[in-house]
Amino acid sequence: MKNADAPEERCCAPMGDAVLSNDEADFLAYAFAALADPIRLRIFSIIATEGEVCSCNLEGPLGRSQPTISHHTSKLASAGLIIGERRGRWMWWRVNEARVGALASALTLGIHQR
Amino acid sequence: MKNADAPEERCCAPMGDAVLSNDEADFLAYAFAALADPIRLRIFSIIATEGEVCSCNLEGPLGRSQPTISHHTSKLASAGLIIGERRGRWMWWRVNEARVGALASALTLGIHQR
DNA sequence: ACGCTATATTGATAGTTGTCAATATGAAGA
DNA sequence: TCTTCATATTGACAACTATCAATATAGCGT
Repeated sequence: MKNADAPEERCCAPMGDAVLSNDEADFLAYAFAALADPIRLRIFSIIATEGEVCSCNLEGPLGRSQPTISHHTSKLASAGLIIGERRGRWMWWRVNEARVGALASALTLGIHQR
Repeated sequence: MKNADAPEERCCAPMGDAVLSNDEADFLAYAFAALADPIRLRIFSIIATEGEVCSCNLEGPLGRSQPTISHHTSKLASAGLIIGERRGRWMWWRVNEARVGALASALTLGIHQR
């Protein structure tokens, strides 16, 4: 099935499909998925405005349990959007400017290319 | 339960939680969720590079069924990232530059504020 | 009106994810 | 070492999502 013969010269050019590789798409999708949750966006926003925030200051304002906050911060971190540093008992988070900037410019430039 | 009394003046400032409203967070999360899928990213990338693409030219290169492509394009469209226009039998898609630009700058500026 | 073709919708299913209670880990102080 | 506190992990469950086959809708040409 599919349409192995569908798009001939029908409406537009055949278009080289070397636009965005599978790996690049997976990589970017993973980062955007980290931003695809309201609670994580608010966490990110708080960290961005405060500069540095420890986890204990996130549970209260966001109204989520401690395990849930931990889950979200680690998801943002594993996507490279924030960076965590343990200082004593506390976990401090800051934004990974470089990574976020790269993501944003990928967006404006149409996703593809670095 | 929760921690109604947890973050006193413990590690950092109490932080006004007027950072990102629930509604704004939902709105932005919805847009990022549209970008949180590899197939949709490749669709977006193709549209961005080609300028205008009709749906029939997406099924082939992406190796997904017609209903699946339709599902993805409508998800991107309902997030405002692409704009569709029916011309005869064909559906033409183009990038919503304004919306994408706004998303990208929200990212670099730390999500919050417009 | 009829058939052909491009796109949309429906229904079903497997996989993923946000959430919390319970529990574990790890760091600091006595 | 024992206790306390901040964070991480586990297990379970409800909600959501990507996918396709089947079917419906809609535009064009004859």
